[in-house]
This record gives sequence, structure tokens and C-alpha cells, in this order.
Amino acid sequence: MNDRGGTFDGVHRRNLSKVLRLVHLEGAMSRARLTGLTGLNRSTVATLVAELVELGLTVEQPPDPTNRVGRPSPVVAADPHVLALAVNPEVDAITMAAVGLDGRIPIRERIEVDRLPSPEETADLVAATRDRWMAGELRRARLIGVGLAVPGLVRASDGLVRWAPHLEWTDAPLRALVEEATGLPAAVGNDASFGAHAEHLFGAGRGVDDLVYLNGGASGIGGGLVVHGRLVGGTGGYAGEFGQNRPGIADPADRRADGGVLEDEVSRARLLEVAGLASADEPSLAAALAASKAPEAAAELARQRRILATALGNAINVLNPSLVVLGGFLATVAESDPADLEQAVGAQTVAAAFEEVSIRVAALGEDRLMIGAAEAALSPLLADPLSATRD
Amino acid sequence: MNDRGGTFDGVHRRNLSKVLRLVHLEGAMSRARLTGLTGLNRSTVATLVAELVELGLTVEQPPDPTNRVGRPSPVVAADPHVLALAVNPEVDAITMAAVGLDGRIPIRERIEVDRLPSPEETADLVAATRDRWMAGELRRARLIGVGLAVPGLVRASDGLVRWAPHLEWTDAPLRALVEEATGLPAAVGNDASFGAHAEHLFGAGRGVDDLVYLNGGASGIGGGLVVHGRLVGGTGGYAGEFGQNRPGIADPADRRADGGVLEDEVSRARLLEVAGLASADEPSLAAALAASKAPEAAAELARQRRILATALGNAINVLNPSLVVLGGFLATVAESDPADLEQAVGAQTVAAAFEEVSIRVAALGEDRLMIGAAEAALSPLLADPLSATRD
DNA sequence: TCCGATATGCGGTCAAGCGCAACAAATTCG
DNA sequence: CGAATTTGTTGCGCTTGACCGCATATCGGA
Repeated sequence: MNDRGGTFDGVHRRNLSKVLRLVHLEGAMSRARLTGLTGLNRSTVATLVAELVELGLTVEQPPDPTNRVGRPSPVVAADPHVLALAVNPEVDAITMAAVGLDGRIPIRERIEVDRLPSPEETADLVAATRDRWMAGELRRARLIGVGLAVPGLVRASDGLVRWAPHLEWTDAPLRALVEEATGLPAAVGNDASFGAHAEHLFGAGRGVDDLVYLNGGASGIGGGLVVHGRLVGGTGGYAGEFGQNRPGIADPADRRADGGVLEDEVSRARLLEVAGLASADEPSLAAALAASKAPEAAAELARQRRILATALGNAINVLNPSLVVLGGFLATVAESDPADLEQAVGAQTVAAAFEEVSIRVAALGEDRLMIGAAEAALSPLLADPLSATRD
Repeated sequence: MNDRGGTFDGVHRRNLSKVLRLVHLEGAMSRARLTGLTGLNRSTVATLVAELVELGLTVEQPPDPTNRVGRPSPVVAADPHVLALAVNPEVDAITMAAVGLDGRIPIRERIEVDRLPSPEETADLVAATRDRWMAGELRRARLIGVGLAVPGLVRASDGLVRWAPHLEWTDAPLRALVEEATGLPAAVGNDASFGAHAEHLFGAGRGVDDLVYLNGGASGIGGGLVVHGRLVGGTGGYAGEFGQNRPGIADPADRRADGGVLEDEVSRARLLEVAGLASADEPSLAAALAASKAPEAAAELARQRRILATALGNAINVLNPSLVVLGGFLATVAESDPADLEQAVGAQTVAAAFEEVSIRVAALGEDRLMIGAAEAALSPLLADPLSATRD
């Protein structure tokens, strides 16, 4: 209840946040447009923008030469020198990027590792890379924080990685380790949740307030939800574990794993197998499956579509989203026959809910996790720009 | 974006709302406690309370003789004369009640009908009952609106009942009909969603921000979700249709309906059958099942527990709630062996999510729907008390 | 029974934020 | 080149809540 929303100070902070969020999410825009979107007075917006410039969070640029009547309005943009680090530790490599408040990614690096990285090594690597970048490409940068997208269960309250099976981490205090090593505030979260957030803000789910996101990776199926325009964390932050669900399987012949969960039945490994590949990136797998003449390939895709349809149907009945976004190999499964998938989903959902939902493929590519992780790191700044008093 | 939160007027309105909501939800409390809970200044709270009294929404009472040091603080309470009508049309009867802003229910009536009521008849009956009550028991009352809990799919945007199978209503413009007949603003919603809201605000889910509610009725299973402390509606308002989900059924022998949905497998009718009853209210059914020596009764309960456990597991994995509330005959199923149900849920959920969830039985009785419907009718007033300018 | 401690209410003063209105500036159109 | 249009800028007034000092009410202990 103590959200300070009632105080005057609160009003000002909220308005600053509103303006900064707009230029962050919608990109550079004129001051006039800001007045329109915020509903605030021209003079108020002028004050707010001036304060944000003073804080070093936005920059004002000369007006765009739009051929319209009237005095041109200066363009307000997020300061590209304000950056967050994004990190995604995986089995074979640690991917890092710097993501600007303007949404651009000036630098990005995939650091291969020859054995599973430990949480401590990860933290040290982040710090080392930060130092290297700050001495070089990011000389003029101002780092706000670090966001880490981890393939596993992360406790939201303290950034403890409860369990990351593929990295073989258990109860790793990643947030504390990274904050210790870098001196920057860190945000740790589940990779799929961050992906969902990124798709919601910048991808296929832009402007959609209720969506379900499912991502198929090499190691399983993760996901995230957006309800009322907000990413759902749940009590602990573990929400979105669609892969561990048990959807109904109408035809017993479709079952592959006894008592198995969704990610045992709908799996990338099975697709690789019928495609006759040992490993492949997503486009090659999709191409191989499309080119395959073998009947097993089509049959396996159809089987996975059927089971996926039930899982999606369950989610749609309960959440009544306006959009379902599929990423990773689930996009491949969906695109193998979109009409069939849609028909199967429709047959298993309440008609009214099905009318309003559309199923789409994720729009952001590899950058999804980087953007989502950076967003988590930037979120305190966006919520309260005054917290970024410059030193 | 135009929530007027940035303006001063907005602050005042929000603060009024905050205070009114507190006395509505938490009951009467001292002005001193209000200052503490809102975080506002004493003088501010004094102004706000005075304004609410002026608006006729709250009353100030002499201080409670609490045996505490210091000057006693006047007690602020919701005005019991401010009321909302709650209506629940069902196959055999239409139940109506008047629910006060103070949470009390001064009057309640079950009006039996000998054939299915039409939407028009329902609206007329509401108007007639309102008139009768206003001439009698509710002479001094001030009615704010009508809330209707309908057993079916309701489009939130315009209160259109898309489909209420048991009432045999299709695309009934109930909100418009009731507003026309009564001249009062009406709120229409799904009965289970309203039940979920009521349990969240006043029942087993008090103070819990993330919960899942499932209710088992004679005609099926409905539910509702609360995420981030808010009832989830989804895009159209159809969220919560757990009964139409297809949970995995590990043992094919457990399946009763081919390609059936949850409410075909877990159903009150099957319980009545094994209990050897034609019809019964909930306590009698529970008693009959507990007393039954027949092995089929225990077996059927166990079977329904297994399937329910999978459905709950799916919801818990996805939403990571801190509480699952079971109502209606699902409470009977759960209480037939709580430990068994819990164990089965635990076996099908992500460990971290299971740690944080507890499964409880609904706390509110018959009043659940009335309270939930009234809450929906009162919600515009609670959100903006100034909208209730007295005439 | 009285007095100090504690807790709260009340009124006045002050600073801050925002809306408003008037004016100034920049651009397009005829 | 002037009218029309749109927007930035400036100063003013209103509203609001924080802060301060004082009054008031109750309790506990001397």
C-alpha cells in the first residue's frame, strides 16, 4: 500500500517515469507527441524533459523536418550512452551484450567455454568483459546494471538460482555474486520469462496486454505470461513452466514417454531424429524437415502439433489471452502447418476465447534474451528516474 | 495511458479511493490507523475522511474505548446505507441480495422460478424486487449499482452473455437490459470469477496476491485467477474456464469420457452416483461419501483426486500461485484425503513452485457469489469516490 | 487525586507541482 | 509577404500535502 502514489513527490516521479518509459519503448518522439500521449500540460512536459536531460537519461535533438504546419517540436530520445549489460550463461557459451536505453545493441559477444561455467566464473567473466568493454568500445558509456537470463528456476526475491539443470547449478546466489564482482545492481531471471517480456515490449506482442509465450529450446520448453500488461512472476518468480505440464493426450498412440511431461513429448530432439540430423540450428532444422520426404517426419510434426495444441488450448481457456507467441522450435512445429494447429486449438478451447486469440511466431531473433535481460536491469531506472542521480 | 495519475486532481482521487477501499475491505478503523496504512499525512487523512463523509460514503463514530495510551481517534466506517444489489440467476431460482459498502448483507431472497428465466424476465424481476425492497426494508438505502453473477461466458466489455448453457441464453445483452429496467449501472460477470474475487478479498485468499480458485458446481467446473492482486479477466473476460481444460491422465483406466474435458472426468454427478443419491446439497453429499462403505465410492474419490491433481499441477507450474482455493464439490473431493491430493500435486509440479503453494478450501459460504457480484458493482465507486456526487 | 508521558487532532504556514493563459517563435500555405 | 497553425516559454494562481506548534484526551504511577 505504501507506493508513495499519493504524495506530490510521487506525482513528479511517476510523471518522469512515464515520459522516460515512452521514449524508451516507443523510440524517439517529439515533445508535442509526448504531451498528447501523457495527457499532461505542455509546460509540464517541458519541465520533465529538461529534468531528464539534466539527469543524463535523454537527449533533445533538432526537430524532424516534417512537412506540417506549425512550429516544429524538438525530438526527445533516450540517451544511447545509458546502457545495461545483458548476460546469458549457457552450456557451451556465455553470451553478453550491452543494450542501450534507446534499444540499440552497440556490442555483443559470444564467449565459448570448454566446460560448464560455475556461477563464480560467470560473475568474474561478466566483470572482466565489462572492464574490457569500458576501456574500449564503451568508453563513454554509463552502465546502469546487469541482467542475467538463466536457463533454470530463479527466485525473484533475491536472484538465487534455485535449479539450473543443464548448467548443473543448485541454489547459486547469482545476483549477489555478480553484484559483488561488478559493483553494479543485477537482475536475475528465467530466460524464457525474459524472452516473453522482450516479445511483449518490442516483438510480436507489442501493445498486447494479455499474452502467452512459449519457447522451445534444445533442453526443453519454457514460457512466460503477460497479464494486464505486466509480466507474471507468481509468488516466487517461477511462473511460466509450461514444459513441466501434463496436457491431455487424446490418442494413446501419440504418447512417447510414460507419464511424461510436455517437453518430453514435444521435443527438439525427436525432430532432429526424424530429420536425420545430429545437431542443427533452427533454420536448418526447419529446412531439413520441410525438405524431408520421409513420412515419419511429417507424422512426428503432426503428433507434436496435436499435443502442443492441447497445451495451448489449456492455457487459452484459463487465461483468455489475445495472443500466443511461439518461439524456438515450437515456431518450426507451428509453421509446418499453421492451419492444422489453429484448427486443433480451436477444437479444444471455449469458442468465445478462441475467437479473440491469434497464434503468432516470435518476432525477435537472437537478441530476444539480451533485450529481456537488459529490460530487467533497466526497470528500476524506468520506474524511478530520480534514482539515477549522477555522480 | 490517460489514467490521470499524473495530475493533482488524480492524486486526490486516488487518495480518496485508497481510504474508501481500506474501510471497505478491512472494516471500520481509526483515523490514526488509516494514516499509518496509507502513509499519508494526518492532516491529509482528516481532509479525505471529511470529504468522504460529505459524499455520504463513510460515517465517523465516537472513538473505541481501547485501553491504549493517547488521545482516542475517531473510528471511520463505511456507510451501511450505501448498497449494491447482487443477483445470481440460476436454473431453478434467482437469488438476490443487497450488500452494503460495509460488507454486511441486510437482505437476501431466493426467488424460485418454475421455468428457465429469460434475460428480459430476469431484468424485470431485478427491478421489481428493487422497488419492493426500497419501499420496505431498504427505505433509507442508497443503491449504487447491480452486479450479476451469471453461470456462463460473459463479455466483459459490454456485459453481453455470450453463452450460458444451462440457462439457454445466447448473446443476451444482460447489462443493457438490467440498466434499462432499473436505471442503475450494472456489472455482469462469470459466477466463478466473482467467487474468486470474493474469496480473494474476504475469504480464504485474503491478502494473497497470486491465487488460483476452482469451484465445482452441479453443472461443471469454473474458476478464476488473481495475479498481482488483481482478478484476471483476459482480453474478453472469459478467463478461468478450467472446466474445459484437458489435463493429462496417466492411467488410461482412469478415463471415463473419451476425449473428455476436466469437468467430464471430475464431476459432481459421478459422486452422487457412487453415493447412491439422486440429488443432495454439498454437506449431505460429503457426509454420504464419508459414510459410504462401498469401495466404489472411495475409488471414485481417489480417481477424481488424481485427475484434479494434474489439473492443479498444470496451473501451479504456469502461475506459481501462493494459494489454491477449492470450492463446491471440489472441496469435498479435496477433503476426502487432503494429504493424498497434496502428494499427487507435489509429484506433478516444479519443486520450487510446490514449496510455496498451499491448497485450501473456500472460506465463504453461500454468500460468495453475492459478495463478488456486489464488489463488481461497487468497483467504480471504490475506484473514484467522487463519481458518486449526491443528488 | 494529580501530574507527566503518550498519542492524536487542529490550524496555520510553506514549498512544490501542475494547469492555464498569454505571448513569442517557427513553419506552411495562399 | 501576411495569415493560419502549431508549439515552446513564461508567469501566475490554485491545490495539495509536509511540517510545526499547540490543544486535548487517556493512561499509569506517585
